[in-house]
Amino acid sequence: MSEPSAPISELAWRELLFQHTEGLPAAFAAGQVTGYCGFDPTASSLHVGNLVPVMGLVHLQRAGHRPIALVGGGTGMIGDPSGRSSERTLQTLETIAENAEAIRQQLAKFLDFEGPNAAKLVNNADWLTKLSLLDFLRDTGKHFSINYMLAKDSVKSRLETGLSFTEFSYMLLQAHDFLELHQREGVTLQIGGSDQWGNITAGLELIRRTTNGDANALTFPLITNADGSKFGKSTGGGSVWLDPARTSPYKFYQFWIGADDRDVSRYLRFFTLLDRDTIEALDQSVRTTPEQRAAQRALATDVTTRVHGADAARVAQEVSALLFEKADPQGLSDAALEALRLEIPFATYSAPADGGPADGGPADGPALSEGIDVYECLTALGVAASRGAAKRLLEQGGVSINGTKLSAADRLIGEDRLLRGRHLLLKKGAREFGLVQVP
RNA sequence: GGUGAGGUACUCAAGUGGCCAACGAGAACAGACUGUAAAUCUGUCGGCGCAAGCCUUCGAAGGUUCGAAUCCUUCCCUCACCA
Repeated sequence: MSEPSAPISELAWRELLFQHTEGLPAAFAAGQVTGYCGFDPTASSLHVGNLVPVMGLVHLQRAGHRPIALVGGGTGMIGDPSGRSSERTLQTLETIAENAEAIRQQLAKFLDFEGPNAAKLVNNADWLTKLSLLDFLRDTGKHFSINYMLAKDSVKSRLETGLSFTEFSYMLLQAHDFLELHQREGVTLQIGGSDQWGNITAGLELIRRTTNGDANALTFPLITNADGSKFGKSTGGGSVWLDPARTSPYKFYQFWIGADDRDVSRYLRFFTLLDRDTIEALDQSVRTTPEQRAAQRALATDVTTRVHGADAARVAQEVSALLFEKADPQGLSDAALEALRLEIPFATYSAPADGGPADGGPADGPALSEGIDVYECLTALGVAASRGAAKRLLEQGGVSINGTKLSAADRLIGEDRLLRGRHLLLKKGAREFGLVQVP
Protein backbone atom coordinates (compact mmCIF):
# COMPACT_ATOMS: atom_id res chain seq x y z
CA MET A 1 0.00 0.00 0.00
CA SER A 2 1.50 3.32 -1.05
CA GLU A 3 0.75 6.76 0.34
CA PRO A 4 -2.68 6.96 1.91
CA SER A 5 -5.13 8.59 -0.43
CA ALA A 6 -8.51 10.12 -0.01
CA PRO A 7 -11.23 7.53 -0.50
CA ILE A 8 -13.81 10.27 -0.85
CA SER A 9 -13.95 10.38 -4.62
CA GLU A 10 -14.06 6.58 -4.72
CA LEU A 11 -16.99 6.56 -2.31
CA ALA A 12 -18.64 9.37 -4.19
CA TRP A 13 -18.88 7.70 -7.58
CA ARG A 14 -20.07 4.56 -5.82
CA GLU A 15 -22.84 6.68 -4.35
CA LEU A 16 -21.79 5.58 -0.91
CA LEU A 17 -21.40 9.09 0.40
CA PHE A 18 -24.39 10.43 2.24
CA GLN A 19 -22.91 13.04 4.50
CA HIS A 20 -19.53 13.91 5.98
CA THR A 21 -17.99 16.58 8.13
CA GLU A 22 -16.27 19.51 6.47
CA GLY A 23 -12.85 18.67 7.80
CA LEU A 24 -12.76 15.14 6.40
CA PRO A 25 -11.05 15.80 3.03
CA ALA A 26 -8.30 17.74 4.81
CA ALA A 27 -7.85 14.95 7.34
CA PHE A 28 -7.44 12.38 4.55
CA ALA A 29 -5.03 14.70 2.76
CA ALA A 30 -2.91 15.06 5.89
CA GLY A 31 -2.03 11.38 6.18
CA GLN A 32 -3.21 8.07 7.49
CA VAL A 33 -6.54 8.23 9.24
CA THR A 34 -7.81 5.68 11.72
CA GLY A 35 -11.53 5.24 11.36
CA TYR A 36 -14.02 2.93 13.00
CA CYS A 37 -17.48 1.57 12.58
CA GLY A 38 -19.67 -0.18 15.13
CA PHE A 39 -21.48 -3.49 14.70
CA ASP A 40 -24.14 -4.86 16.98
CA PRO A 41 -23.41 -8.41 18.20
CA THR A 42 -27.06 -9.32 18.70
CA ALA A 43 -26.68 -12.21 16.29
CA SER A 44 -23.85 -14.62 15.63
CA SER A 45 -23.58 -13.39 12.08
CA LEU A 46 -23.59 -10.26 10.02
CA HIS A 47 -26.25 -9.98 7.36
CA VAL A 48 -26.13 -8.34 3.97
CA GLY A 49 -27.51 -5.12 5.41
CA ASN A 50 -24.25 -4.78 7.35
CA LEU A 51 -22.22 -4.98 4.17
CA VAL A 52 -22.36 -1.29 3.38
CA PRO A 53 -20.45 -0.20 6.49
CA VAL A 54 -18.17 -3.21 6.09
CA MET A 55 -17.36 -2.12 2.56
CA GLY A 56 -16.85 1.36 3.95
CA LEU A 57 -14.09 -0.01 6.14
CA VAL A 58 -12.71 -1.92 3.16
CA HIS A 59 -12.51 1.22 1.06
CA LEU A 60 -10.83 2.99 3.96
CA GLN A 61 -8.20 0.29 4.16
CA ARG A 62 -7.69 0.09 0.41
CA ALA A 63 -6.93 3.80 0.42
CA GLY A 64 -4.19 3.14 2.95
CA HIS A 65 -5.99 4.10 6.12
CA ARG A 66 -6.49 2.06 9.26
CA PRO A 67 -9.93 0.53 9.84
CA ILE A 68 -11.22 -0.53 13.22
CA ALA A 69 -14.36 -2.58 13.58
CA LEU A 70 -16.05 -2.20 16.91
CA VAL A 71 -18.35 -4.89 18.21
CA GLY A 72 -20.93 -3.47 20.56
CA GLY A 73 -20.60 -6.03 23.33
CA GLY A 74 -21.30 -3.36 25.92
CA THR A 75 -23.92 -1.32 24.15
CA GLY A 76 -25.55 -4.57 23.07
CA MET A 77 -26.20 -5.42 26.70
CA ILE A 78 -28.33 -2.40 27.33
CA GLY A 79 -29.77 -2.40 23.85
CA ASP A 80 -32.17 -5.15 24.80
CA PRO A 81 -34.02 -4.09 27.97
CA SER A 82 -36.31 -7.14 28.15
CA GLY A 83 -36.32 -8.83 31.54
CA ARG A 84 -33.19 -10.69 32.51
CA SER A 85 -31.82 -12.12 35.72
CA SER A 86 -28.25 -11.92 36.88
CA GLU A 87 -27.58 -15.41 35.57
CA ARG A 88 -28.81 -14.45 32.19
CA THR A 89 -26.57 -11.45 32.19
CA LEU A 90 -23.61 -13.79 32.44
CA GLN A 91 -25.07 -16.00 29.73
CA THR A 92 -25.61 -13.00 27.61
CA LEU A 93 -22.05 -11.87 28.06
CA GLU A 94 -20.95 -15.32 26.98
CA THR A 95 -23.19 -15.22 23.94
CA ILE A 96 -22.04 -11.75 23.09
CA ALA A 97 -18.44 -12.89 23.29
CA GLU A 98 -19.25 -15.77 20.95
CA ASN A 99 -21.10 -13.48 18.60
CA ALA A 100 -18.25 -11.01 18.65
CA GLU A 101 -15.82 -13.78 17.71
CA ALA A 102 -18.08 -15.00 14.91
CA ILE A 103 -18.41 -11.49 13.56
CA ARG A 104 -14.67 -11.01 13.79
CA GLN A 105 -14.13 -14.03 11.60
CA GLN A 106 -16.57 -12.68 9.05
CA LEU A 107 -14.92 -9.28 9.06
CA ALA A 108 -11.56 -10.94 8.55
CA LYS A 109 -12.71 -12.00 5.08
CA PHE A 110 -13.00 -8.37 4.13
CA LEU A 111 -10.25 -6.69 6.05
CA ASP A 112 -6.54 -7.26 6.25
CA PHE A 113 -5.38 -7.71 9.81
CA GLU A 114 -1.71 -7.48 8.91
CA GLY A 115 0.56 -4.82 7.55
CA PRO A 116 1.18 -1.14 8.18
CA ASN A 117 -2.49 -0.32 8.16
CA ALA A 118 -3.73 -3.51 9.78
CA ALA A 119 -7.36 -3.65 10.68
CA LYS A 120 -8.32 -4.16 14.28
CA LEU A 121 -11.37 -5.50 16.03
CA VAL A 122 -12.36 -4.08 19.39
CA ASN A 123 -15.23 -4.71 21.76
CA ASN A 124 -16.69 -1.86 23.72
CA ALA A 125 -17.57 -4.27 26.54
CA ASP A 126 -13.87 -4.03 27.38
CA TRP A 127 -14.35 -0.54 28.74
CA LEU A 128 -18.09 -0.04 29.13
CA THR A 129 -18.54 -2.87 31.63
CA LYS A 130 -15.92 -1.28 33.86
CA LEU A 131 -17.42 2.15 33.60
CA SER A 132 -19.13 3.30 36.76
CA LEU A 133 -22.38 5.16 36.48
CA LEU A 134 -21.11 8.10 38.51
CA ASP A 135 -17.97 8.43 36.45
CA PHE A 136 -20.01 8.24 33.29
CA LEU A 137 -22.46 10.91 34.40
CA ARG A 138 -19.66 13.15 35.58
CA ASP A 139 -17.21 12.71 32.72
CA THR A 140 -19.50 12.19 29.76
CA GLY A 141 -22.96 13.32 30.77
CA LYS A 142 -21.84 16.73 31.90
CA HIS A 143 -20.79 17.62 28.37
CA PHE A 144 -24.26 17.23 26.96
CA SER A 145 -27.28 19.39 27.53
CA ILE A 146 -30.68 17.80 27.43
CA ASN A 147 -31.61 20.39 24.83
CA TYR A 148 -28.83 19.14 22.54
CA MET A 149 -29.92 15.54 22.97
CA LEU A 150 -33.58 16.32 22.44
CA ALA A 151 -32.73 18.08 19.19
CA LYS A 152 -31.30 14.89 17.66
CA ASP A 153 -33.56 13.29 15.09
CA SER A 154 -33.27 9.89 16.69
CA VAL A 155 -34.73 11.30 19.90
CA LYS A 156 -37.09 13.86 18.44
CA SER A 157 -38.87 11.32 16.30
CA ARG A 158 -39.46 9.10 19.32
CA LEU A 159 -40.83 11.75 21.70
CA GLU A 160 -44.40 11.09 20.61
CA THR A 161 -44.31 7.33 20.79
CA GLY A 162 -42.09 7.00 23.83
CA LEU A 163 -38.42 6.50 24.55
CA SER A 164 -36.90 4.88 27.60
CA PHE A 165 -34.09 6.53 29.52
CA THR A 166 -31.93 3.60 28.46
CA GLU A 167 -32.35 4.30 24.79
CA PHE A 168 -32.15 8.01 25.38
CA SER A 169 -28.68 7.50 26.85
CA TYR A 170 -27.49 5.36 24.00
CA MET A 171 -26.00 8.25 22.05
CA LEU A 172 -23.86 9.15 25.04
CA LEU A 173 -22.46 5.64 25.24
CA GLN A 174 -21.64 5.73 21.56
CA ALA A 175 -20.05 9.15 22.02
CA HIS A 176 -18.06 7.69 24.90
CA ASP A 177 -16.87 4.87 22.63
CA PHE A 178 -15.68 7.34 20.05
CA LEU A 179 -13.73 9.27 22.68
CA GLU A 180 -12.31 6.06 24.13
CA LEU A 181 -11.05 4.96 20.70
CA HIS A 182 -9.78 8.44 20.00
CA GLN A 183 -7.59 8.21 23.06
CA ARG A 184 -6.63 4.52 22.83
CA GLU A 185 -6.15 4.13 19.11
CA GLY A 186 -5.94 7.60 17.73
CA VAL A 187 -9.27 7.21 15.96
CA THR A 188 -10.37 10.41 14.25
CA LEU A 189 -13.19 9.13 12.07
CA GLN A 190 -16.39 7.24 12.61
CA ILE A 191 -18.41 5.86 9.73
CA GLY A 192 -21.88 4.39 9.74
CA GLY A 193 -25.33 4.42 8.21
CA SER A 194 -27.05 7.72 7.69
CA ASP A 195 -29.20 7.05 10.76
CA GLN A 196 -26.02 7.16 12.83
CA TRP A 197 -25.20 10.77 12.05
CA GLY A 198 -26.65 12.10 15.29
CA ASN A 199 -24.82 9.58 17.44
CA ILE A 200 -21.56 10.12 15.59
CA THR A 201 -21.67 13.89 15.89
CA ALA A 202 -22.38 13.53 19.60
CA GLY A 203 -19.03 11.76 19.75
CA LEU A 204 -17.35 14.57 17.83
CA GLU A 205 -18.80 17.00 20.33
CA LEU A 206 -17.47 14.96 23.24
CA ILE A 207 -14.01 14.66 21.73
CA ARG A 208 -13.84 18.37 21.08
CA ARG A 209 -14.96 19.32 24.55
CA THR A 210 -12.92 16.75 26.42
CA THR A 211 -9.64 16.72 24.56
CA ASN A 212 -9.97 19.68 22.28
CA GLY A 213 -9.25 17.11 19.57
CA ASP A 214 -10.56 17.04 16.06
CA ALA A 215 -12.43 14.16 14.54
CA ASN A 216 -14.73 13.50 11.61
CA ALA A 217 -17.87 11.70 10.60
CA LEU A 218 -18.93 10.00 7.40
CA THR A 219 -22.25 8.31 6.72
CA PHE A 220 -23.59 6.03 4.02
CA PRO A 221 -26.99 6.23 2.40
CA LEU A 222 -29.72 3.89 3.45
CA ILE A 223 -30.07 1.01 1.00
CA THR A 224 -33.43 0.95 -0.68
CA ASN A 225 -35.05 -1.55 -2.97
CA ALA A 226 -36.73 -0.20 -6.06
CA ASP A 227 -39.87 -2.19 -5.37
CA GLY A 228 -40.21 -0.71 -1.89
CA SER A 229 -39.38 -3.88 -0.01
CA LYS A 230 -36.77 -3.93 2.70
CA PHE A 231 -33.25 -4.63 1.53
CA GLY A 232 -31.67 -7.83 2.72
CA LYS A 233 -34.69 -10.08 2.94
CA SER A 234 -34.69 -13.26 0.92
CA THR A 235 -37.74 -14.21 -1.10
CA GLY A 236 -38.79 -16.43 1.78
CA GLY A 237 -38.74 -13.40 4.06
CA GLY A 238 -35.76 -14.19 6.30
CA SER A 239 -32.62 -12.15 6.51
CA VAL A 240 -29.74 -13.01 4.23
CA TRP A 241 -26.83 -13.82 6.52
CA LEU A 242 -23.14 -14.09 5.83
CA ASP A 243 -22.95 -17.23 7.98
CA PRO A 244 -23.21 -20.22 5.60
CA ALA A 245 -24.98 -22.17 8.34
CA ARG A 246 -27.77 -19.61 8.32
CA THR A 247 -27.88 -18.75 4.63
CA SER A 248 -26.25 -21.29 2.36
CA PRO A 249 -23.81 -19.99 -0.26
CA TYR A 250 -26.30 -21.09 -2.90
CA LYS A 251 -29.13 -19.08 -1.31
CA PHE A 252 -26.73 -16.20 -0.85
CA TYR A 253 -25.77 -16.32 -4.52
CA GLN A 254 -29.41 -16.53 -5.49
CA PHE A 255 -30.24 -13.48 -3.40
CA TRP A 256 -27.89 -11.36 -5.50
CA ILE A 257 -28.83 -13.01 -8.79
CA GLY A 258 -32.40 -11.99 -8.09
CA ALA A 259 -31.55 -8.30 -7.78
CA ASP A 260 -33.98 -6.02 -9.56
CA ASP A 261 -32.72 -4.37 -12.76
CA ARG A 262 -33.37 -1.01 -11.17
CA ASP A 263 -31.22 -1.90 -8.16
CA VAL A 264 -28.37 -3.89 -9.61
CA SER A 265 -26.25 -0.96 -10.77
CA ARG A 266 -26.27 0.57 -7.31
CA TYR A 267 -25.57 -2.77 -5.68
CA LEU A 268 -22.53 -3.30 -7.90
CA ARG A 269 -21.19 0.00 -6.64
CA PHE A 270 -22.04 -0.71 -3.02
CA PHE A 271 -21.02 -4.31 -2.63
CA THR A 272 -18.27 -5.10 -5.10
CA LEU A 273 -14.80 -3.72 -5.66
CA LEU A 274 -15.13 -3.86 -9.44
CA ASP A 275 -13.67 -0.78 -11.04
CA ARG A 276 -15.64 2.03 -12.51
CA ASP A 277 -15.22 1.04 -16.17
CA THR A 278 -16.36 -2.51 -15.50
CA ILE A 279 -19.40 -1.35 -13.59
CA GLU A 280 -20.37 1.21 -16.19
CA ALA A 281 -20.10 -1.44 -18.88
CA LEU A 282 -22.42 -3.62 -16.83
CA ASP A 283 -24.82 -0.67 -16.42
CA GLN A 284 -24.91 -0.51 -20.17
CA SER A 285 -25.68 -4.22 -20.45
CA VAL A 286 -28.66 -3.78 -18.13
CA ARG A 287 -30.05 -1.22 -20.54
CA THR A 288 -29.32 -3.05 -23.78
CA THR A 289 -29.48 -6.75 -22.95
CA PRO A 290 -31.26 -7.04 -19.63
CA GLU A 291 -32.33 -10.60 -20.36
CA GLN A 292 -28.72 -11.76 -20.07
CA ARG A 293 -28.53 -10.38 -16.54
CA ALA A 294 -24.78 -9.97 -16.83
CA ALA A 295 -24.82 -7.38 -14.03
CA GLN A 296 -26.65 -9.70 -11.64
CA ARG A 297 -24.23 -12.51 -12.44
CA ALA A 298 -21.22 -10.30 -11.85
CA LEU A 299 -22.71 -9.02 -8.62
CA ALA A 300 -23.59 -12.47 -7.29
CA THR A 301 -20.25 -13.97 -8.25
CA ASP A 302 -18.21 -11.15 -6.77
CA VAL A 303 -20.03 -10.91 -3.46
CA THR A 304 -20.37 -14.67 -3.00
CA THR A 305 -16.70 -15.13 -3.73
CA ARG A 306 -15.68 -12.53 -1.20
CA VAL A 307 -17.96 -13.88 1.52
CA HIS A 308 -17.82 -17.63 0.94
CA GLY A 309 -14.74 -18.16 -1.21
CA ALA A 310 -14.23 -19.08 -4.85
CA ASP A 311 -15.06 -22.76 -4.41
CA ALA A 312 -18.40 -22.11 -2.77
CA ALA A 313 -19.23 -19.50 -5.37
CA ARG A 314 -18.49 -21.94 -8.16
CA VAL A 315 -20.68 -24.62 -6.58
CA ALA A 316 -23.45 -22.07 -6.21
CA GLN A 317 -23.10 -21.22 -9.87
CA GLU A 318 -23.16 -24.88 -10.88
CA VAL A 319 -26.19 -25.63 -8.77
CA SER A 320 -27.92 -22.55 -10.15
CA ALA A 321 -27.19 -23.68 -13.69
CA LEU A 322 -28.63 -27.08 -12.95
CA LEU A 323 -31.75 -25.75 -11.28
CA PHE A 324 -32.51 -22.78 -13.49
CA GLU A 325 -30.83 -23.35 -16.80
CA LYS A 326 -32.47 -26.67 -17.52
CA ALA A 327 -29.45 -28.85 -17.12
CA ASP A 328 -30.51 -32.49 -17.13
CA PRO A 329 -30.72 -33.82 -13.57
CA GLN A 330 -30.32 -37.36 -14.89
CA GLY A 331 -26.75 -36.46 -15.64
CA LEU A 332 -26.03 -35.55 -12.02
CA SER A 333 -22.90 -36.99 -10.60
CA ASP A 334 -22.82 -38.36 -7.07
CA ALA A 335 -20.66 -35.41 -6.07
CA ALA A 336 -23.15 -32.94 -7.47
CA LEU A 337 -25.98 -34.68 -5.65
CA GLU A 338 -23.97 -34.46 -2.47
CA ALA A 339 -23.46 -30.73 -2.94
CA LEU A 340 -27.08 -30.27 -3.84
CA ARG A 341 -28.37 -31.80 -0.65
CA LEU A 342 -26.45 -29.21 1.30
CA GLU A 343 -27.84 -26.37 -0.75
CA ILE A 344 -31.54 -27.11 -0.97
CA PRO A 345 -34.05 -28.57 1.47
CA PHE A 346 -33.36 -32.23 1.97
CA ALA A 347 -35.50 -34.92 3.51
CA THR A 348 -35.46 -38.65 3.85
CA TYR A 349 -38.63 -40.28 2.66
CA SER A 350 -40.63 -42.27 5.12
CA ALA A 351 -43.82 -44.05 4.25
CA PRO A 352 -46.61 -42.90 6.56
CA ALA A 353 -47.14 -45.13 9.56
CA ASP A 354 -49.99 -47.60 9.60
CA GLY A 355 -52.99 -46.93 11.74
CA GLY A 356 -56.67 -46.18 11.55
CA PRO A 357 -57.85 -42.93 10.00
CA ALA A 358 -57.62 -40.44 12.84
CA ASP A 359 -59.86 -37.39 12.88
CA GLY A 360 -57.89 -34.28 12.29
CA GLY A 361 -54.70 -36.24 12.56
CA PRO A 362 -52.34 -37.24 9.81
CA ALA A 363 -54.09 -39.66 7.55
CA ASP A 364 -52.67 -42.83 6.16
CA GLY A 365 -50.57 -42.57 3.12
CA PRO A 366 -49.94 -45.22 0.57
CA ALA A 367 -47.42 -47.90 1.36
CA LEU A 368 -43.99 -47.59 -0.16
CA SER A 369 -44.71 -50.56 -2.37
CA GLU A 370 -47.42 -48.59 -4.18
CA GLY A 371 -45.05 -45.80 -5.02
CA ILE A 372 -43.53 -42.71 -3.52
CA ASP A 373 -46.10 -40.24 -2.30
CA VAL A 374 -45.42 -36.78 -3.68
CA TYR A 375 -47.58 -35.16 -0.97
CA GLU A 376 -45.40 -36.73 1.66
CA CYS A 377 -42.24 -35.53 -0.08
CA LEU A 378 -43.49 -31.95 -0.36
CA THR A 379 -44.59 -31.69 3.25
CA ALA A 380 -41.50 -33.42 4.58
CA LEU A 381 -39.34 -30.93 2.72
CA GLY A 382 -41.39 -28.04 4.03
CA VAL A 383 -42.09 -27.01 0.45
CA ALA A 384 -45.82 -27.38 1.10
CA ALA A 385 -47.37 -26.41 4.42
CA SER A 386 -49.88 -29.22 4.46
CA ARG A 387 -51.02 -32.16 2.42
CA GLY A 388 -53.90 -30.04 1.17
CA ALA A 389 -51.46 -27.43 -0.05
CA ALA A 390 -49.37 -30.15 -1.70
CA LYS A 391 -52.47 -31.44 -3.43
CA ARG A 392 -53.37 -28.01 -4.74
CA LEU A 393 -49.86 -27.51 -6.02
CA LEU A 394 -49.98 -30.77 -7.89
CA GLU A 395 -53.39 -30.00 -9.38
CA GLN A 396 -52.16 -26.65 -10.60
CA GLY A 397 -49.14 -28.16 -12.26
CA GLY A 398 -46.80 -26.49 -9.82
CA VAL A 399 -44.62 -29.49 -9.13
CA SER A 400 -42.04 -31.26 -11.19
CA ILE A 401 -39.64 -34.06 -10.39
CA ASN A 402 -36.30 -34.53 -12.04
CA GLY A 403 -37.22 -31.82 -14.50
CA THR A 404 -40.56 -33.27 -15.61
CA LYS A 405 -43.80 -31.55 -14.72
CA LEU A 406 -46.32 -33.62 -12.79
CA SER A 407 -50.08 -33.58 -13.12
CA ALA A 408 -52.75 -34.34 -10.55
CA ALA A 409 -52.67 -38.00 -11.53
CA ASP A 410 -48.99 -38.31 -10.69
CA ARG A 411 -49.29 -38.48 -6.94
CA LEU A 412 -47.42 -41.74 -6.74
CA ILE A 413 -44.00 -42.04 -8.24
CA GLY A 414 -42.58 -45.36 -9.29
CA GLU A 415 -39.16 -46.35 -8.11
CA ASP A 416 -37.95 -46.50 -11.68
CA ARG A 417 -38.02 -42.72 -11.81
CA LEU A 418 -35.55 -42.23 -8.98
CA LEU A 419 -32.25 -40.56 -9.72
CA ARG A 420 -29.47 -43.03 -9.10
CA GLY A 421 -32.01 -45.35 -7.58
CA ARG A 422 -32.76 -43.36 -4.47
CA HIS A 423 -33.18 -39.63 -5.06
CA LEU A 424 -35.99 -37.40 -6.22
CA LEU A 425 -35.33 -33.79 -7.21
CA LEU A 426 -38.57 -31.90 -6.68
CA LYS A 427 -39.29 -28.42 -7.92
CA LYS A 428 -42.11 -26.19 -6.84
CA GLY A 429 -42.85 -23.31 -9.12
CA ALA A 430 -39.96 -21.59 -10.73
CA ARG A 431 -37.34 -21.55 -8.05
CA GLU A 432 -38.06 -23.67 -5.03
CA PHE A 433 -36.41 -27.07 -4.84
CA GLY A 434 -36.06 -30.01 -2.58
CA LEU A 435 -34.20 -33.28 -2.65
CA VAL A 436 -35.69 -36.46 -1.22
CA GLN A 437 -33.77 -39.59 -0.49
CA VAL A 438 -35.67 -42.85 -0.46
CA PRO A 439 -34.33 -45.40 2.01
C1' G B 1 -58.58 5.61 38.04
C1' G B 2 -63.11 7.56 34.71
C1' U B 3 -65.61 7.51 29.90
C1' G B 4 -66.07 5.81 25.00
C1' A B 5 -64.69 2.51 20.84
C1' G B 6 -62.82 -2.02 19.58
C1' G B 7 -60.50 -7.34 19.41
C1' U B 8 -62.67 -11.81 12.70
C1' A B 9 -57.80 -16.00 8.87
C1' C B 10 -50.58 -13.33 7.04
C1' U B 11 -52.42 -7.84 6.95
C1' C B 12 -56.51 -4.49 6.29
C1' A B 13 -61.54 -5.32 6.54
C1' A B 14 -67.16 -7.14 5.75
C1' G B 15 -70.37 -9.98 8.46
C1' U B 16 -75.27 -8.45 14.27
C1' G B 17 -78.96 -16.07 15.17
C1' G B 18 -79.25 -20.65 10.19
C1' C B 19 -77.79 -19.40 2.91
C1' C B 20 -70.37 -18.88 7.17
C1' A B 21 -64.56 -22.05 6.57
C1' A B 22 -66.71 -16.86 6.94
C1' C B 23 -67.87 -10.77 1.31
C1' G B 24 -63.94 -7.73 -0.44
C1' A B 25 -58.82 -5.80 -0.94
C1' G B 26 -53.69 -6.47 -0.37
C1' A B 27 -49.85 -9.92 0.50
C1' A B 28 -48.46 -14.89 -0.58
C1' C B 29 -48.36 -19.39 -3.70
C1' A B 30 -49.21 -21.75 -8.55
C1' G B 31 -50.27 -21.51 -14.08
C1' A B 32 -49.76 -18.63 -18.85
C1' C B 33 -46.37 -14.92 -20.77
C1' U B 34 -41.05 -13.86 -19.62
C1' G B 35 -35.01 -12.69 -18.49
C1' U B 36 -34.66 -17.12 -12.19
C1' A B 37 -37.44 -9.64 -14.41
C1' A B 38 -41.49 -6.07 -14.45
C1' A B 39 -46.42 -5.56 -15.99
C1' U B 40 -50.77 -8.32 -17.22
C1' C B 41 -54.35 -12.36 -17.27
C1' U B 42 -56.12 -17.03 -14.71
C1' G B 43 -56.44 -20.13 -10.49
C1' U B 44 -55.50 -21.25 -5.25
C1' C B 45 -55.20 -19.40 -0.52
C1' G B 46 -57.62 -23.39 7.93
C1' G B 47 -56.71 -29.07 8.43
C1' C B 48 -57.74 -34.20 6.71
C1' G B 49 -59.90 -36.56 2.47
C1' C B 50 -59.99 -39.09 -4.63
C1' A B 51 -64.77 -37.68 -3.12
C1' A B 52 -69.08 -37.28 -0.22
C1' G B 53 -67.94 -35.22 3.90
C1' C B 54 -65.62 -34.73 8.59
C1' C B 55 -62.60 -31.82 12.05
C1' U B 56 -60.72 -27.05 14.03
C1' U B 57 -61.20 -21.59 13.79
C1' C B 58 -63.95 -15.31 14.34
C1' G B 59 -59.57 -12.33 21.97
C1' A B 60 -60.42 -16.41 26.40
C1' A B 61 -63.75 -19.26 29.34
C1' G B 62 -68.64 -20.36 30.41
C1' G B 63 -74.02 -19.93 29.19
C1' U B 64 -78.84 -19.39 26.17
C1' U B 65 -80.57 -21.99 21.60
C1' C B 66 -82.49 -27.35 17.47
C1' G B 67 -78.58 -23.98 15.64
C1' A B 68 -73.82 -18.67 17.62
C1' A B 69 -68.47 -14.98 14.53
C1' U B 70 -73.36 -13.00 15.62
C1' C B 71 -77.39 -13.05 22.00
C1' C B 72 -75.99 -13.20 27.64
C1' U B 73 -72.11 -13.45 31.76
C1' U B 74 -67.20 -13.11 33.49
C1' C B 75 -62.23 -12.38 32.34
C1' C B 76 -57.94 -10.72 29.22
C1' C B 77 -56.01 -7.22 25.77
C1' U B 78 -55.79 -2.79 22.36
C1' C B 79 -57.00 2.21 21.08
C1' A B 80 -59.06 7.28 21.91
C1' C B 81 -60.43 11.15 25.18
C1' C B 82 -60.48 12.75 30.33
C1' A B 83 -57.94 12.60 35.23
